[in-house]
Amino acid sequence: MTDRKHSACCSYIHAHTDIVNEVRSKLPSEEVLYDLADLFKVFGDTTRIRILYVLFESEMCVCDIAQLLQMGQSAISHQLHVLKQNKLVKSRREGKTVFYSLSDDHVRIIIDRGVEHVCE
Amino acid sequence: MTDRKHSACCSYIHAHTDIVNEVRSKLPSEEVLYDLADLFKVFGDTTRIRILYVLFESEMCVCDIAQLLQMGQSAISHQLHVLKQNKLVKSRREGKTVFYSLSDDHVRIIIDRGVEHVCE
DNA sequence: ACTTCATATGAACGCATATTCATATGAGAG
DNA sequence: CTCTCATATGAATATGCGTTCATATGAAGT
Repeated sequence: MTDRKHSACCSYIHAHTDIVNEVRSKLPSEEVLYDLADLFKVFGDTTRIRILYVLFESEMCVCDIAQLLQMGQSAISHQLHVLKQNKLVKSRREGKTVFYSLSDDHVRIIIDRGVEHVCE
Repeated sequence: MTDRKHSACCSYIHAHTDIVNEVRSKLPSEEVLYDLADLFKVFGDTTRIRILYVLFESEMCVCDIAQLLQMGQSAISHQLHVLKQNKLVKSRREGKTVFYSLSDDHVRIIIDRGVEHVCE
């Protein structure tokens, strides 16, 4: 148990080998791990969170959101693109304007859990 | 309703003014918003997510985590610091080694919600 | 077709952040 | 006190990402 590669690591393993193997086997796949991190990254930005909060109330077009949040149209459009890519919002075209709305309830649930933690 | 400041925005408001005001009033405070985004930012990194998954199984010391995840001790230590700052993990000293564990159930709940969304 | 308006998109700039390296701290053993 | 080992920390580097600016797309009206 002393023949280790990591020179910068401790010279023994505290956890039993079977526990280490069990933990390794329970780790999600690389793909799920990346998708998970990517999903949470989306929530890790105040602009996107504010957009989602706005959409909690009502579907809305790009420029209305921009005006509500006092931001440029381009910035909002870029962020809506990110949100859509991650299937958190969906869009509906009506003439020249595009209305965005939440794609499902997951969004609200995830954010509410976050609020619970933040507010202790 | 046509006297608008934002030149880059549409020349009218689709949503009724009262809805706009209602949405504005329901937006969380700047502080909560930032704390929320910061919290999700923590989950938005594969290394930190993997650390949390490891701690789902058992409390563990820094070097064990580093070895399990095949990463440097310093990197893990830095990330554990971030996790601790956000009250997602707690630590317990035993001699020279420091054991980390989850600080509460919120962590698992939030991650599980994320998995739900990712796995459709 | 041409103009206008709402939205989308690509490039660029600036800022945040994850990892590494080197080193410091802190605890136990001798 | 000194040495060793586990962990923490600061600086530096590299990579990612959000906003802005300029411009493109696409739809409706004339």
